[in-house]
Amino acid sequence: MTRELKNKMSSSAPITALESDKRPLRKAAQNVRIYEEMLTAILEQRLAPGTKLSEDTLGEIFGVSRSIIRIVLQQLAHERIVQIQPNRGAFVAEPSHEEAREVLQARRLIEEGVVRLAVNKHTDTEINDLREMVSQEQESLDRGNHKTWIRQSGDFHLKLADIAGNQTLSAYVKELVSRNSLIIVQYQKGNLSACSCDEHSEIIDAIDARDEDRAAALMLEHLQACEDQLNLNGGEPKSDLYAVFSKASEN
Amino acid sequence: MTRELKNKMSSSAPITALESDKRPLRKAAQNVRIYEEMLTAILEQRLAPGTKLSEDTLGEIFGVSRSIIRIVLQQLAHERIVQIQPNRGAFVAEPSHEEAREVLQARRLIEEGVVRLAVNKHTDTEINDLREMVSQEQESLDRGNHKTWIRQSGDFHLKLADIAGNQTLSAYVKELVSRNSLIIVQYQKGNLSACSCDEHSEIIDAIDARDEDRAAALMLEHLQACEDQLNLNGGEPKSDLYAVFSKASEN
DNA sequence: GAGTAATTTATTGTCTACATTTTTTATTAT
DNA sequence: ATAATAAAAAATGTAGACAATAAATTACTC
Repeated sequence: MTRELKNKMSSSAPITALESDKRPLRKAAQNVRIYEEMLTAILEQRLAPGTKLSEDTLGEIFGVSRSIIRIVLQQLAHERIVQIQPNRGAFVAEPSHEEAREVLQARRLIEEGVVRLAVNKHTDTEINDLREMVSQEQESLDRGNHKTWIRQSGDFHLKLADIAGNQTLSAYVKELVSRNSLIIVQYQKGNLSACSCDEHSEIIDAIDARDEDRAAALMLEHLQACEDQLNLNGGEPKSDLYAVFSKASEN
Repeated sequence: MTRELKNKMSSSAPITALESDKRPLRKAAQNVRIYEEMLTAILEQRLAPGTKLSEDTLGEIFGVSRSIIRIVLQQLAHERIVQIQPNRGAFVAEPSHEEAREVLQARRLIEEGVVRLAVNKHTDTEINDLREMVSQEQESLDRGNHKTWIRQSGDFHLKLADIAGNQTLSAYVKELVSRNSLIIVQYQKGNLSACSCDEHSEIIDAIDARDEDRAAALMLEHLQACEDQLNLNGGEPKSDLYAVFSKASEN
């Protein structure tokens, strides 16, 4: 188990970065570095929902004591990426159906507002940034680099929130997008067919044309399409054995 | 300083509650108890913005070690009620103008959505609860119990989010309402004249009548009125001495 | 006496040790 | 052999100790 976690955490970002840095790397940055590595690992699905996040193991991996790990886990827990069960430990969150619907509902509400703000505040540079991001999305998709694409797809929405210029709303969008990634892992049905790069492009066009209502409508449509690609009707994704077997006996 | 903090923390909720409980009060609950006491103390303005929150002192007050206090401060920091300055400690947050405007903007966006959801989901019982809350608000106001009223006024909005039935949005509203309290302390201009109990009542009426658009409009109006009662134009509330004196020389 | 440098004091950041709880393993009885 | 119980192991929760940093005080120079 210990070794397994190690592999998953270090697969893309080598932990040796700690020693390789010349400067002692002021301690304050330790927390955020570990936070970001763990978040990335979860969002890129190297750590699946339900995975136990042992404090000792993580401390060993990152070369720090449990105190530090504890703070990071607490942070992730506040963003609902990690669930802490008292006296039992931290686990990668496994959002329920209700939670999934909540997150999508919240996204529609908040991101419609965000896109409206973005329409009225954006600069030409930012439009270019957005287009660049979408083309990179497309690239990942063409290469079949699915996990990278999920992260990039989220980054698009974060950038939009950034353009809107409200840091409070940005923080909420960031949290919701992260949680949405976990939801996709658990509830995505089939292989995502027609993916949403085109939808992102259309949204950019509407923003560029300063057509607020159209941009808002496209965003709602886009998020609805995301929800429609999920299977939020059946029983729990796993572990709800009662539901699984009661269903079997109904046939 | 130590003694001062002690008085402010214990003025309304005696800390002796710890010993008076029969059962050992399972440890897990410690965190949340301390969290709630501190949050209440801040929201009721017994702890003013900018107040230093010393870990040692708080640990002494609540009879726990710094580890526990640290977790609670971390939690409050994540909700932007407390600001942690690395190597300097935790302070009750002092929202800037921009932050204040952000919070109000976010509230308008989110709470408009929340009230629309509430219109479509509410039960008769919940309407009664809301009316009861408003009458208690009025009572506090008549008695000149200003600090209690601020908290109750926030509770009204929390209840609304509760009715809307989306826990994610509820959490955001809770955070925003808390931050708004800090903003009021810092930026309220003059004594609040015609207060918003009536506005709350009107919103309830619209919800009860299931008039979604009217409820939404009233909510926006209400929040705009809140913002209009603030002074968000001048320099920083304090500590921005440059702004203060450059202004003086302009006259 | 005012301003600066050095020293002391206080506070936060991190680690380690111990207590408590949970989980696993071993034992026993049915 | 299976289930229940008891013992052992492992993990989390909390406290306390030490290190690193910031604040305050004192000493010193001009």
